[in-house]
Amino acid sequence: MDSKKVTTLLREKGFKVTPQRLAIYKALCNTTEHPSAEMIFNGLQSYYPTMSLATVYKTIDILREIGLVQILNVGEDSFRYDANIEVHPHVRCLVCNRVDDIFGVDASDYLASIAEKTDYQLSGQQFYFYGVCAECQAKTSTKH
Amino acid sequence: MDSKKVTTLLREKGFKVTPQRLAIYKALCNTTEHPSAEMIFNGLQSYYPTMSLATVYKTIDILREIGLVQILNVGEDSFRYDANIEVHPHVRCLVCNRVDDIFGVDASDYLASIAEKTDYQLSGQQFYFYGVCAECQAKTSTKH
DNA sequence: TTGAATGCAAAGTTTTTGCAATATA
DNA sequence: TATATTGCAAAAACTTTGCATTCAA
Repeated sequence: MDSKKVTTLLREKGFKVTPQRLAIYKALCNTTEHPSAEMIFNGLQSYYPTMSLATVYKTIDILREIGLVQILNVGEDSFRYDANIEVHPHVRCLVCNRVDDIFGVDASDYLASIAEKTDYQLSGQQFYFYGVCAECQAKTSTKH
Repeated sequence: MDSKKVTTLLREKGFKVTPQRLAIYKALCNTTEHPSAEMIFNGLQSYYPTMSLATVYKTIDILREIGLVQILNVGEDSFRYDANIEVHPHVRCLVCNRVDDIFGVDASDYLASIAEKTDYQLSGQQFYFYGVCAECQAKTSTKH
């Protein structure tokens, strides 16, 4: 279903369907760790030994353009990518740098107040939270 | 008052007070445009012709460390900096790339829901909005 | 078959680092 | 005076670009 969607969309928008593009999109769909370009590249190394980082970047740009991927800036030097294009907040662990999704919180009241307060014509948003993930809390609390 | 604060804080934390550091902090205090390192550097060029970009970066890192500056990632290739350390959302114009503050919107209900929904120990947040600023809306609407 | 995509290498950006000269305390 | 800071230049990290080869349609 995912690969059907990306195949159709690429063709519709005039892009060719290549194994690299499918692999990069599939990699993004099969993870919730919001990988950077390098993380995607490393993950595909063993299956696509000739794939280049340049292809990863070019592909992500196309996937973003056709609306299949969103780009995150979680306060790091590099970008991260998310195949879940639904608007939702992200949270980064300041200890291990993992990035997680936060789902199921209704922001409509808050958004309405924001829209009222600004004279911008709003079209998008990104909410980032920072803290310590459950695993790192556990590790820290057992140290003494 | 601002320069008294930064002077005191630098000394307290064991940093030396230099003209460059004061100038960079003052530049950040006197603007709401959330400049990047390069924008700060360019703005100070005429008054401090020998100042280097490296000094801007090093100084910002110290100002962040002592809690006088916050760092923004508005989805651009570079970071932007804000001497207003109060937690508040930012909005970037997708046409002219200006970055503005949004003040006066209470987020406590929304934040409470988020804190409930995640197992992270939260310590910070950044909210970014995207859209078209009033000026760019005006320019666009007069074109035909 | 033909134009687009890949992958390499080189270049472009932004940020960091090393170090001799300089300035703060 | 002693040490931290500056500013230059070089390096590092991330991303983009150019181009010959390869591949999808």
